[in-house]
Amino acid sequence: MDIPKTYDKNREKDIYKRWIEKGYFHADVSSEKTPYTIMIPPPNITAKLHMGHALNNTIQDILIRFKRMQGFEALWLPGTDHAAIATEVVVMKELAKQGITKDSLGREGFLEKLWEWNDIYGGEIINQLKKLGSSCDWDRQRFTMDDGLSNAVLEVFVRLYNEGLIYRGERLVNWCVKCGTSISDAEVDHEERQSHLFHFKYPVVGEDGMFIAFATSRPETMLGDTAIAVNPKDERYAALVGKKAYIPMCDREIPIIADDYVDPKFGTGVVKITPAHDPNDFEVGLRHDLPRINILNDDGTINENGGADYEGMTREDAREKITTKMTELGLFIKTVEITHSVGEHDRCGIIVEPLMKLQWFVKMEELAKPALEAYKNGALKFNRERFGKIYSNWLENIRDWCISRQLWWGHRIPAYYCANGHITVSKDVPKKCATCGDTSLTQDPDVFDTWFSSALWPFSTLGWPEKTADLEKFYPTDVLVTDRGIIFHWVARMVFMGEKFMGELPFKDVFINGTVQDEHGRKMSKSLGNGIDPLEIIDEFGADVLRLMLVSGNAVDNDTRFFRERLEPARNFLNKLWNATRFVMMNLEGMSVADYASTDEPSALINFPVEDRWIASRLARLSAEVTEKMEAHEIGMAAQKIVDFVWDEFCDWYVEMVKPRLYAKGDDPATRESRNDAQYTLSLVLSGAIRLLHPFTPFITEDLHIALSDAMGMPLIDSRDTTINNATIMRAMWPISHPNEIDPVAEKCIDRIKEAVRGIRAVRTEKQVPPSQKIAVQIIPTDPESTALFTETSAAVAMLSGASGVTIIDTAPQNAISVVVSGATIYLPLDSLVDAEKERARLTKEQKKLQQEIARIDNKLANEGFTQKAPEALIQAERDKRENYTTMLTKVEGELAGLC
RNA sequence: GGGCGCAUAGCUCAGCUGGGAGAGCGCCUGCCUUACAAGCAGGAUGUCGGAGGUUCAAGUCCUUCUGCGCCCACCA
Repeated sequence: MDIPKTYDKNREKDIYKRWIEKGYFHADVSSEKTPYTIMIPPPNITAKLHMGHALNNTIQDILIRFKRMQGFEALWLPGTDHAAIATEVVVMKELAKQGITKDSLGREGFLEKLWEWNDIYGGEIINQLKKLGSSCDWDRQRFTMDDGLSNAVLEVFVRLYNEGLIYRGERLVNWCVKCGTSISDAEVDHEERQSHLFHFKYPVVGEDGMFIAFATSRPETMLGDTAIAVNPKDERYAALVGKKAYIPMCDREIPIIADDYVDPKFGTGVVKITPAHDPNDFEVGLRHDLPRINILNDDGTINENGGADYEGMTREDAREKITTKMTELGLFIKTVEITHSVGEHDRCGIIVEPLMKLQWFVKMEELAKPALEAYKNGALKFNRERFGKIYSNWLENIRDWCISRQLWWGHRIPAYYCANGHITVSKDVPKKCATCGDTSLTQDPDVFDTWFSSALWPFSTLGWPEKTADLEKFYPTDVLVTDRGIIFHWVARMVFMGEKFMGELPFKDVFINGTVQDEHGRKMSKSLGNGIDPLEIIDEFGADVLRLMLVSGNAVDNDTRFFRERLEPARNFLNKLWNATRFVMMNLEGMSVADYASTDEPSALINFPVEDRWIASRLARLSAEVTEKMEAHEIGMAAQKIVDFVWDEFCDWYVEMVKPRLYAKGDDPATRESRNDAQYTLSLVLSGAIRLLHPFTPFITEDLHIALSDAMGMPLIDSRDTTINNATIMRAMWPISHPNEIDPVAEKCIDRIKEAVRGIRAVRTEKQVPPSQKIAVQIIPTDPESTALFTETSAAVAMLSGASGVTIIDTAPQNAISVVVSGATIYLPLDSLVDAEKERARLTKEQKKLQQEIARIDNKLANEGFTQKAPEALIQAERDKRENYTTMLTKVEGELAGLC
């Protein structure tokens, strides 16, 4: 049995295809197994897979594959998000290239284009997820606008409306005058801009020659002023409160009021209040019951409320004209340069206008409470405390949620208006007004905020509001893996919707992954053009390499920098693993497994040679550690431990150690048994490591697992499901750590062997002995145990240290270089290379080092605080070390004396 | 203004509940040793940002300062 010399990354396609055909990703709702569920954060149908997706989905796939192997009924449910405004903007841009506008198509025509877009690009990102190796249950793939999910959206709206948790109200919304839509706070970018602060004054009514001076950065809003406000504690203006100011442009008198909102130290300590066009002023207006005068049209021009002189003008022109007018009236004071931040629509860059609109809102107070409580009482956990703070901070300061968007792409709000102004809310199109029976109803033209539907994702995807078997089995989900950017957009909303409609948290664990940045630590973004396409990387290196790279070398919850050089260690490791497997398979000839238990774990190795017991012990520890790290979602750590084990312990030490046993000629029972034990241990330990690695690099491990299982000639039967065997690693058993395999004695022995080998190698390098020159190594052990150990492993030590042979002696030879290690003194008879002076120097250095170590330990042990308060085990460890060093020091000093 | 993160070897970063500073890359030396040169062996490299404090013991906990970066709110 042999496998190709190098791994072919192009195999990934075929492997994935076979997984799909075999249905390995499918979660069985009628299974007896404990469910484990992850809902994918549905990517927008506008998106191409980017590095953030690659990381996010790699993490999810690692967790789901891990749990699947552990024997859970693992469901990773995939899907896409219609992403209302994001998609509209992209499609509009595409159409603009062909000279087509949204309006020319009309609502129906435009939606047709969007569904076409969804067919093409919605599928694209799914294909990209598949290339990454994502083991999603594609039979359950959902889309936020498919029938089932749309039904859930309407159901939720109607229920909340009927409970009085949804209302329609006039509120200031962020309005984009270009897109003609309201946008959420989160879609507003704040930019520092150079601007002017205009100082004006209004005459005080009835007080001839008296004025009140104020500053504004937006003179055009003066047309909508309905008050002038000062701080109630500000004595300068105390006398004016209750009087009126006069706006000459509008010929309107407005009250001078007192409100804490005003900062007396800023500017003149006077603020003009425009409730219809400023969020703070809106609040002030509510407190003082001020009229709200909307002076703007939806396109940003002045409307009829601005007065005949200004109606139809742009914001900028009106500003100009008003300033001129005020100057003519002698009411202009000065202009000051300021920089202040202005809100821009993140999709088009146009300055956002706060505008009064009739919108649909969700009352948040009642809904937010349990969501906040869940975090406070520990039912909902974040992988980092700081993310939880973001979450709770937002919920604590929550405002009602505006859920209507003036778009066409999305779920249309099921509210119908009759000619008499009544509202009928209904899932099905109503025939007549519920209030007056009027039959000429028009549906609200708006659609829902995209987050309104994705908030339902954890249960709408499982069939809610129907009581489906899926919902019963797979809700709640186990962990949510997402980016920190949508903690409140999405995470918080899923939590309160889950609590509200399922009566249960949608998940207990939230894992926020880091951001993938470019090599300079900048965010990867379209505008910077510094994004790296994961698909290109997959084409060049394979998905396994990309995946391993993404989760190695840094903690996945920290931000990480992507650069191509980081791919190489991952690629090199997989090459190493490939070759190690190739080596093992090349040396399994003649192996008989008949004598061994038919189990997939190395056990009953009691009578095996020490190195076999050692590597089995190390694998047992590794399995326990990796499992623990995976449960704790420290997947970078888990990956690192597997890599280290395979490369360092398995390849660099164990494989080299057993070569003499594999290569041993002869067919006598002892030789054959020794070889067989080595073959058995090699293959089982490697198999275990490959299975531990599978969640990280699914493709290569699948090929290796199948090939190795075949070569071993013993099926690795999954003890939980005897119908499935080594046909796929996906259904192979996750290695379990058996306590009886952990063998501290064997571990200590191999540590000594390693120390001895390193000692010999160091001397060889120092003396520039070429590898081709084999040296006869002689060893004087310090105690009977060491004698037994070095006797048993002499062939292995010889192999590892390039010796022609290793013999145990009892008197020091002449003209040999001596190396003192734990448990032995080693002699290298390099007569011609022995230089007494150099040896003295080397040994003296060694002596000094040991003396320093002993002094350090003595110092520590002399400290009463330490001996009284430190744990006993730690103190004992120090004492043991001291004893070992003392023995070694004696030997070194003996060698020094012998040099004379 | 409020909140948060980062600062550890030349570079990129690990170091969980405090117990003798680590990895990869790069660098130096020697090796194409029949699994792997995408490799093997050996080696050099750090006042763990500064200053205080708690402790028998601090990269790890507390305070503070400095330098980068992020998020939220917002300046009329």
